[in-house]
Amino acid sequence: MRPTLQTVADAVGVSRSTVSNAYGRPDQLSPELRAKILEAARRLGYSGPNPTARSLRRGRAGAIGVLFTPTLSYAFTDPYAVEFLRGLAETAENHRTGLLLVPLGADDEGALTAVREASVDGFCVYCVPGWYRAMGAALARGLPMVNSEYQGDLYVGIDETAATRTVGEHLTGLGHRRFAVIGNYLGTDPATGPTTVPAPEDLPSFVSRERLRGLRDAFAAAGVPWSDVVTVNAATNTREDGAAAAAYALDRDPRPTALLAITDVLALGALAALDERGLRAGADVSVTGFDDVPAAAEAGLTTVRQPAYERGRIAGELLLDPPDDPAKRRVTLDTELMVRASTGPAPA
Amino acid sequence: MRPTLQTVADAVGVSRSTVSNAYGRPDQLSPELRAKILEAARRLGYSGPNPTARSLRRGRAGAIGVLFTPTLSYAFTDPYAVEFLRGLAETAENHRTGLLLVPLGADDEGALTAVREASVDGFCVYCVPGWYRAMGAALARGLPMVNSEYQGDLYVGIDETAATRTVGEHLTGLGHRRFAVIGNYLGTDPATGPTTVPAPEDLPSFVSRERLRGLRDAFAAAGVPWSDVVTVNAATNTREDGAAAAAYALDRDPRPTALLAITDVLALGALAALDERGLRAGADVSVTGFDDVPAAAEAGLTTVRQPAYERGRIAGELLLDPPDDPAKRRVTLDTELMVRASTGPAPA
DNA sequence: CTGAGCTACTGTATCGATTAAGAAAGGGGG
DNA sequence: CCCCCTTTCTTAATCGATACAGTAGCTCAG
Repeated sequence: MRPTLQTVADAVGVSRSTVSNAYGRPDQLSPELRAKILEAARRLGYSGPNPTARSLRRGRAGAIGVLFTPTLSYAFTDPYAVEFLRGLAETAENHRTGLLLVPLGADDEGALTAVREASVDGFCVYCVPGWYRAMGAALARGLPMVNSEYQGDLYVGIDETAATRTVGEHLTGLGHRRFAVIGNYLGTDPATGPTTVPAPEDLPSFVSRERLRGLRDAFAAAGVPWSDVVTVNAATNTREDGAAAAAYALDRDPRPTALLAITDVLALGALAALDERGLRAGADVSVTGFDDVPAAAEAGLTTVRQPAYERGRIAGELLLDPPDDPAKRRVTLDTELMVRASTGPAPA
Repeated sequence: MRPTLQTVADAVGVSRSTVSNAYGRPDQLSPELRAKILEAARRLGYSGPNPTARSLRRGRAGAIGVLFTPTLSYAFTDPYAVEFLRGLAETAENHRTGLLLVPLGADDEGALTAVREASVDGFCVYCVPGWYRAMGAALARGLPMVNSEYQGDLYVGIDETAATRTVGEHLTGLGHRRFAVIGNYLGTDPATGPTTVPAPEDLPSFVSRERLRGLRDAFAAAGVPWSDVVTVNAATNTREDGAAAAAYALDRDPRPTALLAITDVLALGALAALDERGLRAGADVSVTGFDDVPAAAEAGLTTVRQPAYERGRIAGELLLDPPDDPAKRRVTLDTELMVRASTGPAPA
């Protein structure tokens, strides 16, 4: 049997509490006794108080839970997510707090129990669609929770609509009028292909909804009705699906003069699709993304920069050291339109 | 006060055990009573059994601890580490197990307590120097542990020495005789700059030791004694320090004809340093890396491919579902020399 | 009519610690 | 010489659940 506090206490001939104090409150006992206890502990192979028992008694887990969909491993394929995690990890580390990556898995049911079984002091939700039942379960835990979408007490995010509006205005300003939008979580069909989005407001995904609203507003201001805009869904946020979605748009007649992707990863796929057809980005067809991941700059992609690292860092700060002032518990970060070579005047 | 099992039990008028069973063993009570209990729970705002208490009683934490140095956030800047994590996360998720990123922090003392306080069922150690006292603490916990360096019961790694030997042989085969090695954790001084490594065997860092041994062997086979090889330390595994370290080597007279970096990230920095000096990689100076991160292929860097994702995946498998056969608990993965444009014949 | 076997619960010990309150011993001031 | 305070350790309650050994009531074979 593994040794416990009691084992050590018996060996030394003191009470359990004294051994506990030897670890947690060195000032509560004489240095000699403490040394004796630690020595006995080592001899017995006791490696310190059981963390779980300590957590239970103390009422804090010492970790915050990170919620990602669709799968945990996906998080590591998305460069934006990785930057976010880096910021979060930095804050957590400064507060000597762990980060528990919660295994939501692909199915909603499993996610539900995963959220309920997570030993954490708070949740940081990243890109989990609001309709997941797991979100309700997380909320029900009654723990502090930062979500960039659901606007709870703690919040850090950007003005998604305003950000994409600048993208739309940039393109209408360049004379573009025939648009295709490549998105994610559009419609109910999770496949890659053309879909119909009657109105952005109806979309269940927060990010898609807000970003498409910005585009629609910009298009409308230039006299382009939303019904003229081609919308294509990408099943997953990968270059492959981005390329496939772009292909649908590019093969239409008349061909759109601008492809607006909802993320950089999709946009990079769109650039590949252009390449494949011998089309020049920024000349024949303009392409835009969102996020400004490192690869975007290299590819000369026009996109919206949002501060991923900063966002993660602040999310952590809000969870671990929330400001007293309620107003300061809701942070909106600035975004910036990065104009690069992938956009240019609409071809005549 | 937050509701507990007892709260719900009292409200419904049943025993605590029955409420517990309603959650954990639905077959132990009638569906009607179960429904009544769950209903009462919802009414009272009880969100299910406390995960920490459950962990304590059950004796398992439902998470594996991930140990990274120097800091947790660093892990997210290293593309190789991210791929490793992706593999690990995938396995963990399949086993419905969480991943606890342990906040080791920069100082050894803090790392020690972080390791002791982690509520986990096992450890996966990635790139933590063996001399860290935290490693001893992790070992002392007596939990399953996968480490690519310390060769314990569970192990997944590569033959580091053989891998770098192929790099060395590749370069000697191209006629190179003047080498500079850019490494990490060489010598005791953590600064970027030239160091002396009398013999690779003396290095405390496992990876550095093994990789340098391979190089030395290859050089020796071509008649180049280790003492003729320039070694430069990079303080951190970043492009910046890689470039700085390369600068020291390139400014020597006679200039080395080949720069061998111990990681791709350092090698990419070295390429930048070449660029800055108007030197052509593969013509004026050959450069090699290690890992084969995505950026290496783009940069045309000759390097050793090691399967990062696979390594993470297997590490998880070993922890969560260890094979009965002890021989199968030690996995050595294959590596492959990827020859690209950054290496070429030694200039005359 | 008895008792074996089943279902549906209850009672109690236990997981491994922390912590507040209490007690014994020693020291110093009045 | 007595009382109070400090230091050092102990006692006992508690954190929130799970698991196993009952037990009551019911059905049904012999």
